[in-house]
Amino acid sequence: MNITIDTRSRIIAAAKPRFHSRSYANVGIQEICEGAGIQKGSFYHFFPSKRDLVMAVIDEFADEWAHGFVAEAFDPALPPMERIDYLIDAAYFWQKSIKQVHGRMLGCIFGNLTLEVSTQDDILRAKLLAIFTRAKSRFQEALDQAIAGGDIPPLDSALTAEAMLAYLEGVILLAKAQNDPEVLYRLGPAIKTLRIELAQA
Amino acid sequence: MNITIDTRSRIIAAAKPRFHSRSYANVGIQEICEGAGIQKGSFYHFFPSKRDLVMAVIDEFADEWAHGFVAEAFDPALPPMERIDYLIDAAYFWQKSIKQVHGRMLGCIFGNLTLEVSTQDDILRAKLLAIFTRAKSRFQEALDQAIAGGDIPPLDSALTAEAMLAYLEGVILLAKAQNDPEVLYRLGPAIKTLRIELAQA
DNA sequence: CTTGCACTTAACCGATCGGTCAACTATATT
DNA sequence: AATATAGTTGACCGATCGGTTAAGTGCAAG
Repeated sequence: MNITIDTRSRIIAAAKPRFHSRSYANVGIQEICEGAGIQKGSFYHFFPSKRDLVMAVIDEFADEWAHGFVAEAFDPALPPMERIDYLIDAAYFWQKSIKQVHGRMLGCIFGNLTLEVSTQDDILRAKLLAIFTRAKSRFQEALDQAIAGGDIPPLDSALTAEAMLAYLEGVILLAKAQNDPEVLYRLGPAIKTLRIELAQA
Repeated sequence: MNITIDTRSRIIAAAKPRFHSRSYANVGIQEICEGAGIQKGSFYHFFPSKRDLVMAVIDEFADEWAHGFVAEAFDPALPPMERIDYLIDAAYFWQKSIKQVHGRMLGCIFGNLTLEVSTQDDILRAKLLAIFTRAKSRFQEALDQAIAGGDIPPLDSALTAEAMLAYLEGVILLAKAQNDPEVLYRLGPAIKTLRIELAQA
């Protein structure tokens, strides 16, 4: 059973850093196959198309985040607003370590792919949107608990959570434009100043 | 003199909507030549490379913005903080009208290109960064004047301006992920809640 | 009337694109 | 031992990629 799984995961492992550091269109199947040490026919045994591969890559990144930084940051044991600080910190250190190794700020693969493909492929767009929707829920939970605990004044947690997610993506975008993770360090903490009030009844 | 200029600007005119609505890698020279009704050799008479074309396209978009919405929004006659409202409004209506015509939220071409190419081409990255830097200055001027006029409490106008720009780009990204300009309408106004305090002396 | 230059045409370059295919190997089942 | 099936190989597909080139065309200056 393991050979099969191994090949498939080697394909994904070869694809992940390439899609992250370049772009969807700029990475070819052939290069991925070379990276994985397999032949093209073998690739298409496991993935019906390039799009299916990138979907699997998206899932892998999402799992990696969900079980790594995000799980740590949104730890229920932490005070709610500190979770948001933690997430910003984690994003900063992650991007910084990538730059140290790779020499480049690679940014957020979900944001990267969203801007590249979402006008051309609604299935990919839906997949990426689902990732963002889940991320937003994490912010919203933290905000709701912060409000319930009296840590912050009441606000529209759904919209504010979405605004915070947008801000995070935007900060990563600007950091990538400057190839400098320190942008995240300077701008990130201001995420907690974002507020969208509850609409009047 | 006009034939030459006409051909060059027809190339740019054919390229602009294509780069905006798809991506840099996904639009080929051949397609642009067909769109402009010329031959490939003619293209390379005016542009040494595809990259030079996209630089010209970036300039065109930048000029269009600078002399259009941005000039209106950052009108010195407007109260400083209202300029920011105006810009958000303008971005919203622009994206909305694009979607009505094109059926898609295309987002910000500067953001799109930044995430696609900035790890692969430092010259393009520098060009895009210069656009962002100019945009940040507009925000900062408005903030400085708002502070001077007592409209808002003092803050770090350089960092807050950058944060606002990041937020705008992030909101457009999320709107594109949802293919829905209304996201801009809902989240946009919260840009004014962003604050980064002055560092202690 | 000629020379020169800006511009255009259309064929062409090697490389790569995403994807297919038939033949082959290895393993597990009967 | 025979069969079925999962996985693999490597050649191949037509299309397109960014870019080049040689041969023209048309106009303007001398």
